[in-house]
Amino acid sequence: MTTLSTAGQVLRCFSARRQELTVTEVAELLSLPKSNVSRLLRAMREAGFLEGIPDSRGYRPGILMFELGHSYRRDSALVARAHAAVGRVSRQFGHSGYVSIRDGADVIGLTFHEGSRMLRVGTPVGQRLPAFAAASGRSLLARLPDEEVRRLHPAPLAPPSGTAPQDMAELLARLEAVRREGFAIATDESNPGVGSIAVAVAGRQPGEDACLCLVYPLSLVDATERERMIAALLAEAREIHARPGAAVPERAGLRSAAA
Amino acid sequence: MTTLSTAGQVLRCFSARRQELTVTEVAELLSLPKSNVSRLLRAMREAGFLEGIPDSRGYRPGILMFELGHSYRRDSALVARAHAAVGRVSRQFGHSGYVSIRDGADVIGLTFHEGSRMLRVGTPVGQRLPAFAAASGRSLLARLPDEEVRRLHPAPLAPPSGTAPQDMAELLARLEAVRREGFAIATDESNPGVGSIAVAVAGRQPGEDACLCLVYPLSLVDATERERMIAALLAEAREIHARPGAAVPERAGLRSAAA
DNA sequence: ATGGGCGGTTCCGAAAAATGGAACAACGGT
DNA sequence: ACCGTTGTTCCATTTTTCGGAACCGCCCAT
Repeated sequence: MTTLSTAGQVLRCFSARRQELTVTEVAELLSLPKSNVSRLLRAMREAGFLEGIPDSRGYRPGILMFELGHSYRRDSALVARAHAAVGRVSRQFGHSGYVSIRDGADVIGLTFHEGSRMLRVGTPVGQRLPAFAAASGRSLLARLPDEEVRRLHPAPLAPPSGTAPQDMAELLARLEAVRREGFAIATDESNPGVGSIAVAVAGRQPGEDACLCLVYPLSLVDATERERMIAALLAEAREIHARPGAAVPERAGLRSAAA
Repeated sequence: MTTLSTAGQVLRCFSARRQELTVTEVAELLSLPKSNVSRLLRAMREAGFLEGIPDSRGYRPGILMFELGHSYRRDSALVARAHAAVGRVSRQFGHSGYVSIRDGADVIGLTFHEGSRMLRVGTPVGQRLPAFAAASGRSLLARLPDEEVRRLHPAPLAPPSGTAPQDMAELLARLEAVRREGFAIATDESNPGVGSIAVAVAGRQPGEDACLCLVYPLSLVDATERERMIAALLAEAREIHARPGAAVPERAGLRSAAA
């Protein structure tokens, strides 16, 4: 394994849960000799990938990562339109909404609209979730052929809860339903008490799709409102597909400047 | 130069302006042979640092960077308190405000409160700016001894406008004023039409400070309001210093979860 | 105070990867 | 079809990495 790819592996060890790591932790997570990890982490610190935590042996991602992360835009025209669309639906119902994309077998939140109700679902921006156990993820997986979905899940599924698909057969059945109906829905799957509805929009490349997703506290939403939310999301997605090139008043997390 | 540090250099070539780069561009920016860069960029793509742009030769930062960037927290208790404090001042005056930190001779925005007025300054989150030519930057530089400030600026200053410090002597004079008065102020420096006021708060380590910064359209603010904003920021900073350990209702860009 | 235990670093020869110049291939424009 | 541009591959040389083991230093329990 080359240094660069090992460095990538190291960075993947960090997450919202694991905000800092020590030499030993990394060595165990990656099954590497400590001597290697010791040198590697120092080299990564010197290159700016990591920074040392003051008064501690731990390392955390460096500010370079923070910078790069905040100028990340993927197919920005599509994401911008999706973000605007989700914003309209979010405002209409008062629930949080977001745009996410798929990366392998995971989904990652790209942008977020906070809901206006007191009880609201928080931001998934930058968070990685198994795609199969999320409405957003299934809306995106459904755009792939079954064979590809199988390829992305070599190991048996590890469902985070009883309402998530329990095995590949159930996943494929639910993806088939998504293809038929045009939306995906999840209840109490990856996050307890949270429901979500998602509709995918096609990117310029296959596998480059994005999805509009509405998330809501289950306690606040009945079947009627759910139907209305589904209809609203589907309408927005149809609009995006109908006018693929439509200009959008460049927003979606526009970063301007300050001093 | 080792692969890892070259990779770091490559990533530093990206910015809000330069969202994508090709082999030739990187080779020229870093004065490296194309053969090297070609292999390096591919290796970085395979390791997840970069991704290739569809239908293009260009590369851009990978989604891994996006993820890491969004879980970046530096001395999170301090930043959280600073963010909350800036939020109060921002709401009070209707102008945008943010928290930023110093990295070498630059400042980088960490969190942001959007102003409530129609004309408002946009987010600097993840943006890097020369510290000497920004209120936020000078508020942080002022906490260093002159000698250290000199060391951070080996080359002559490159002032982005006439109101920024034009040379080291002027910079040091203005830093001295910041130390005396407790705040820094900038007018039309790095961003035309924008004024800003900043007050630093001390971190646990020297050089680990953060700053509260209010930014406003110059056309909207007169001397009286400026004084009131300065007073409000100073009061918030005093409060933070007075009770260093005070618990804060963990917010400041808290990321929760969704599906 | 003393001795472990634990986390981290350093050392070393063997093995693998990076380097950079030049030749080569792919592409876009005309 | 041609040219200029851009990116990739090749190769011998130089540099770095690898991983086991020995080593250091800190904290804690006795």
